Amino acid sequence: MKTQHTRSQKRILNFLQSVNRAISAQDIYVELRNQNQGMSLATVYRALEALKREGALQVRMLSNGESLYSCTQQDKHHLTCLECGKSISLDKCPVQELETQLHNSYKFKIYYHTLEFFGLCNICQAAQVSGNSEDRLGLDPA
Amino acid sequence: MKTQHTRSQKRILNFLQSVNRAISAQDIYVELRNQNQGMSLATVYRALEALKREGALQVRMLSNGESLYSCTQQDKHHLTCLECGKSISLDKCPVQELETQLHNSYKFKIYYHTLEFFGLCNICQAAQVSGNSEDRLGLDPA
DNA sequence: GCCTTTTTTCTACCCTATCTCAAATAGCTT
DNA sequence: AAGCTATTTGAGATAGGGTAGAAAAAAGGC
Repeated sequence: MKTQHTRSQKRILNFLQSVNRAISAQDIYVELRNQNQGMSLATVYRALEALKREGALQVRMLSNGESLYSCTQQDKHHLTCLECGKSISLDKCPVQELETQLHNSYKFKIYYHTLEFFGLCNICQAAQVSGNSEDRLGLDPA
Repeated sequence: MKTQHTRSQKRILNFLQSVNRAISAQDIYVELRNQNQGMSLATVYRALEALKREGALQVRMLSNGESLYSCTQQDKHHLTCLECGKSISLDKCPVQELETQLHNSYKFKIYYHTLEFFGLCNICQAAQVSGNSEDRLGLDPA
């Protein structure tokens, strides 16, 4: 299959490998610009779309509608609070076996999976019982 | 905690229970309007947000940025093609045990989890090997 | 029935992502 | 290296889901 990447795709791949964390398209745009490897926003999105389709990176959507991109890698999952939006990273993942089964039964070529738990973190639970609505902290998703 | 729901919240909950599938906010808006239970779009979103926070419903985001809402229910997961966007529903889920562990170790009150596999469906795999880019079919996500 | 609080509406707006199309670049062929 | 074609990129306009703010409407309490 086509394994040659465009210049933009290479830049983005390199960048993602160097930062080694999930990052938004807009942030990639800014960061590459700082490194004098800038490209237009449309190009960023196009390159990400292409890389996504060939399984070279994986995507995780936040509830605010923005997507975080990262290199395809070992299982990295999250525990996310519905109240404050804060995410905790997890290590364990019990789905490897199921993935193999799915591959066989659906003839699906699986690139990666997402697994995320939603609920209330201990802080927001406490806030709810005492005075209601301490309202959302501005915590960044990890 | 506050278990009383507003009129709008009740209408939405009822509707979601009656349809028993994941549906977008915009579609809820239209459907309720058809049933003469209409409300403004802002109200739909606000009610959904409130219900989400109390764990009365769960959310699944599509890659186009729209969210599908459904009643909190048994595990319902998906196998999604990155090329054509089509989703297959799954039954199996191996994460129940992990959920319990997380609840204990993080003191997180877990409402639900999402599990989704991404890759290429058999059709899009075939399309890639033969003539490249048969380009995306307009299949609806399930 | 009147006042206060909550809920709803309406409209304007934000932000992520996509489309369009012309300009630039890369890849071939000679 | 020059010329030609196909691919990639840039810039700005546009789409579309979702949000914010303030005024109107409805619900609750006395």
